[in-house]
Parts: sequence; structure tokens; C-alpha cells
Amino acid sequence: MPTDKDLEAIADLDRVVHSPARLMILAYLAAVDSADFIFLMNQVGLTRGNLSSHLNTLEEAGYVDIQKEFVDKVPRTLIRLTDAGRNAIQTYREQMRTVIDELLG
Amino acid sequence: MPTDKDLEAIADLDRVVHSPARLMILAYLAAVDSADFIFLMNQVGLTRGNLSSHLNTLEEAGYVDIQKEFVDKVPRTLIRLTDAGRNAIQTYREQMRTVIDELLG
DNA sequence: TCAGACTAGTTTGAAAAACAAACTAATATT
DNA sequence: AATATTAGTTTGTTTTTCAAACTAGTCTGA
Repeated sequence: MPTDKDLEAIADLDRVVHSPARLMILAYLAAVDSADFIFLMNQVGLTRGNLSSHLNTLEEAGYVDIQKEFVDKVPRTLIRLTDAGRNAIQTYREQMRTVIDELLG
Repeated sequence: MPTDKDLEAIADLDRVVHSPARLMILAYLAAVDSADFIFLMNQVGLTRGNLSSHLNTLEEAGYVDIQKEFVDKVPRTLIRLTDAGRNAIQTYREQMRTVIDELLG
């Protein structure tokens, strides 16, 4: 029987990370460290508009750092995981592991 | 670097289970097997309206079975996990374990 | 050189999900 | 018989997600 504290682990899950679309983005960035917009879009299968707004949410949370530069006159957006983002992922992993091991076990 | 198939594991997560509010309900039911409405409400900390609609979603997905009976003239709603619900939790656990182990590791 | 097409995003508006306040219906209390 | 309580449901608001339409600039060829 789960205790209050157990269920709190679920209630406390970071919603910014928990959203599947953003979880995919973060999973990708955790592996490659930095990626450009278009490549990320193709990898995670989101539309441009959708990716744009999720990146905004992640940037506002301080989890990614977005740099715009021009390469051969073509704008390029580089997305990089911040330390805070890496920490958020780590925390999420630990909480989620507890959830699936203890609560749903 | 995550493959398409890896990221698909996230995209394929069962949204009915993934929602934190419902994850709490399911975590609770997985442990106790059946619970009444009010007790569940207190345990998971949702309002009645909120719990009612989440239970509806779970019932429509076939994950819980809801029985209404009268105990001393007072209505009592009993919520019980179905086999499909148990399977859904199990599938979710396995997928989520893959995600946090492989993708976010 | 200017019309059409492409690239790389952002903004906006619609659809869906989550939440809580107000409502319903019955019993219990004084 | 008015008021309160219990156990939910319905409804309406807020938030989140998503994608279509828009912006801004580049390239291509007639």
C-alpha cells in the first residue's frame, strides 16, 4: 500500500520533463549534447511549430540553451542541454525509477 | 545516440497511464486492488470532480471496473483494477524502464 | 530582375486534457 | 420542515498540446 510520500513522488514529477514530446527532445539531447533544430525535428518527429514551442518551454525552464547563428547565410539554431537540464533529467530518472519499481511493482 | 525505435518507445507511452493523476490512481489500485471513491480521493489528493473524470477516462480505457452499491443506504463506489488495467501498468513499466535506463542514462 | 520555390523558424488559433466550482440527489439532524 | 452532510456528476474555466498560417530571408531560372 503506497504511502503519502510514495504518491507524492508522482505528484512531484517535473511536468516540464514528463511531457512525452519534451522527454523525447531531452532524451535526444542527453545523448548528443547539442543538435540543430531541423535535425532534432526529424529525429523526434514533431512539426516545426510544435518543436518551437516545446523548446521555448524548455528554455524558460532553463533546461536548454538556444544559440542562433548563420552558417553560409542560412540561419541555424543550436540547442544544447544546460547543467540544470541535465540535473532535471537525473532527478526525473530517479523519481520515475522509484515509481515504477515501488509503486507499480 | 537514440535510434528511431528508442524514441518511439516514448512516443508510444500509453497516455492514459502516463498522466500523473491517473498514475497515482493506478499505483494505488495496483497495491490494494480495490478502493472506494472517498478513500481514493483522500489518498491521491484529487478533488471529487477531478477524480470522477479521471476514473471515467480509466473506465473508458477498460482499465478499471466501477461498481456502485449501497451500504446502509449510503452510496458507495468501488473501483477495481481490471486485467487490462494490470496489463497496461505492466507494459507502461517496461517501456518506462527502457526509457529511463537507455535513453536518459 | 522578379516570380516562384525553398529554408528555418515563430506566432496564432484550434483541439484536447486537467482541474475545480457549482449542481444533483439522497440521507441524517435538530 | 429547514439545514447539513455524503457521494458523486456536470459544467465551465484554465492550461497544455499541436499544427496551420505567417515571417523573413535565400536561391534559382526565365
